[in-house]
Amino acid sequence: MRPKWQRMLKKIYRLTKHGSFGFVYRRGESKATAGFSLFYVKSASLKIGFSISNKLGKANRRNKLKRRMRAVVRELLPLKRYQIVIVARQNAAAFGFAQIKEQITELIDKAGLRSNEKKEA
RNA sequence: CGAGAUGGUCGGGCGGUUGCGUUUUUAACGAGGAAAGUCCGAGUACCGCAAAACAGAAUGCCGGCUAAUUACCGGUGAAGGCGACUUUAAGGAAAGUGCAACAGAAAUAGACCGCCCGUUUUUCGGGUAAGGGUGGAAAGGCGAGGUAAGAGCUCACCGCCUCGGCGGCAACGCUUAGGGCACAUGUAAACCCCAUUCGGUACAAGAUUGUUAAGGCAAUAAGGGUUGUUUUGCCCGCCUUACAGUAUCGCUCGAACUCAGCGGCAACGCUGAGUCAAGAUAGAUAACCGCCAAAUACAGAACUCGGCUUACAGACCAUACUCGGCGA
RNA sequence: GGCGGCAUAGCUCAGCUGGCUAGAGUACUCGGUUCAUACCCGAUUGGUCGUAGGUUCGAAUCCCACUGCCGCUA
Repeated sequence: MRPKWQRMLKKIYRLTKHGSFGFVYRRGESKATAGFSLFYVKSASLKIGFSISNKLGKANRRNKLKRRMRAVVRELLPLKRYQIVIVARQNAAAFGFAQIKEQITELIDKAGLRSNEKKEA
């Protein structure tokens, strides 16, 4: 039996509503690297959203980037209970998986979002 | 052997670890040939598609095919290529209007040079489109006769037009005879004419909860609607807010797909058997490894189909196909 | 998802009822003016008219297909 937090990227753990994105942008704190920006605000439960602009490429390329970002975040679990939005910046389109992993890991650490709790509280 | 022509296929596979979506949850299934562009045509849903006229838009050789089309398939003509073959918005310029710069004498109507005749010494008047020059286009072409010089003025051949015959469902082709060229050049992707077609809005349509509740305005004639305009006719109280949300349904079994047989040159149709194969909603296919000798282009479903257009690494197949070279 | 518009000199725009040399302002460069700079005056340079086909004798202009940018709608 896997612990619950490992299945975290199911639908319920995603940030869905458009308004929520706006809320995080307005109220949250932010950190950034060359490829990504991270917005986060404290919340009752953990929700993660990804944002990739039209300017980064066609649908195919954006989708791939999003999948890779999601894969990276999954490996970094568990995280603290925040609403988090990760935005891909323009030069992120050229990154390989290794670079994405490196930068997002750096961001999460910078913001101090890592959680030590191994079980859902 | 080289260079082509046409038609078609594939668009990585297998295994492993972790992970996501849907459902019938120890399991099964899970992006494309273009899913793209949104250029056409439908299904489907809603709006009272009420009638007529006008406007507007689209299409434009013939036949077939289809749920439907302007698409598609086959043919005819035209253009291009040595050829296999390819391309083709291809009705009407004898209904009318417009435009045709520059050049040229003249652009749809006449005489610059030239030629001929007369007059006469300086040229002027007349005839003439055979020759020169200009132009994209110059009064059917070319040869002979003819003539003062010329001219379809006459004749042969070619072209054009008319009538007839034969073949073809037809577009059209072949051809006898006649007309002698009149309409007199080009442009309709200029206006236009003729023929045919077209109600509007697009699944963010719309339905359900819902013949809901509250408030405001108006009170029998003003106004509004009938989705380009007008006329006639017809209909109607109107507006805001709340439940309400990103809810649920629409949402995937459909003009479906696969295989086989038959009909057809083909598009396509008919019959039989089999299959159910994404349905998300900030939006599911990823990360990594191994093997296949090496390597993966263009690219991600958003209501669904039929076509078109555009992008595309690499690999492969077919043909009584074409041209050239060499050898027997 | 649906619908519309624009693309012309380095920059901002005309020209788009097909034809004359694609033009104006500005910028750049040069010359003049001034003791010198600016203003001002004069001249020069700079365009495959977004790309690629078609119609036409002839296309920036008409038609068609792409590319990029901008806007509207829900």
